[in-house]
Amino acid sequence: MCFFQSSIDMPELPEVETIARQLDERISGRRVVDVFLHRGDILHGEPGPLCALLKGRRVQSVRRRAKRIFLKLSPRGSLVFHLGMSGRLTLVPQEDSLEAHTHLCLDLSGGSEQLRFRDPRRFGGVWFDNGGEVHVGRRLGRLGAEPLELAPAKFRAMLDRKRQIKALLLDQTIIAGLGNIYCDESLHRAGIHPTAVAQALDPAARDKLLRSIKTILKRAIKFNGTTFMDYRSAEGAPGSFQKYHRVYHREGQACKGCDTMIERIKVAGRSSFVCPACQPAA
DNA sequence: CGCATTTCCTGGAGGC
DNA sequence: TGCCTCCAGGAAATGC
Repeated sequence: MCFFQSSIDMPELPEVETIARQLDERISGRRVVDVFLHRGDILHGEPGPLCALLKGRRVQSVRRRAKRIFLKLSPRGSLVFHLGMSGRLTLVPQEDSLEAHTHLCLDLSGGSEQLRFRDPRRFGGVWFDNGGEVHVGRRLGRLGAEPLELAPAKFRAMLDRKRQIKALLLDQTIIAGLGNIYCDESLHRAGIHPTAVAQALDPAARDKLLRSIKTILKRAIKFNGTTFMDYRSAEGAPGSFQKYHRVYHREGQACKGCDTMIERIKVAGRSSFVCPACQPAA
């Protein structure tokens, strides 16, 4: 059993929700006092001198949509963060030493704290929308439905496609927010094999899958997400949902439901963890 | 258009 | 110890 231990806990919906809630609590109402962009190419969208544009604006609220974090600014505009695989968005004392690959820092009023965006692998990024015409920019495309707000009938209709169910659940233009971890956990809970063809699932199986997705996501949010290695909340703390994983990263271990050994297979180009008994292949 | 595959990037881990 | 290679993954880009 040999695992590569790096980057197996990339931020998905529950992790991003945890960060957004903490930041909303802690920085809403505070003003951007200073801006330090250490690496320009992580910034997309509206061009121009970010520092001058951001300084003096107030953070109105912090919200999550899909895996993105939106700092809604006042009087207008938003700063949008995507954490990719290795990204972190943390609020730290200004005097804390700067970690490598920290690309953007915002000094905030009302205390000597700094909001820092760090992303070693740079699969994430930052977008600035100055509040004019909506500027989507590179790598900030159309988003699918929010899984926690999704109605069963709409979800059933979404599955009328020939793709493997896991590939479909990972497609952010269809359903936005799930990544590798919560896909595998949801499919296991629903008793569906990741290679099952979506349109071959009957209505009852589709409904069960949506219920499983919602249950898993809500529970993961409650435990502040999953941390094996990299993920940290805005306060720098790890999540604890990994304790409740039933398949993810448990290759060779016994299924908690039936004692069968969990397998690791490749689906849609991703490592996938499956109980062959609970999730029979089609 | 739909779907599958490739590509980007870095650090950690294993081999020697 | 240290160099070398491989592998992880979100989602855009490319291919069929």
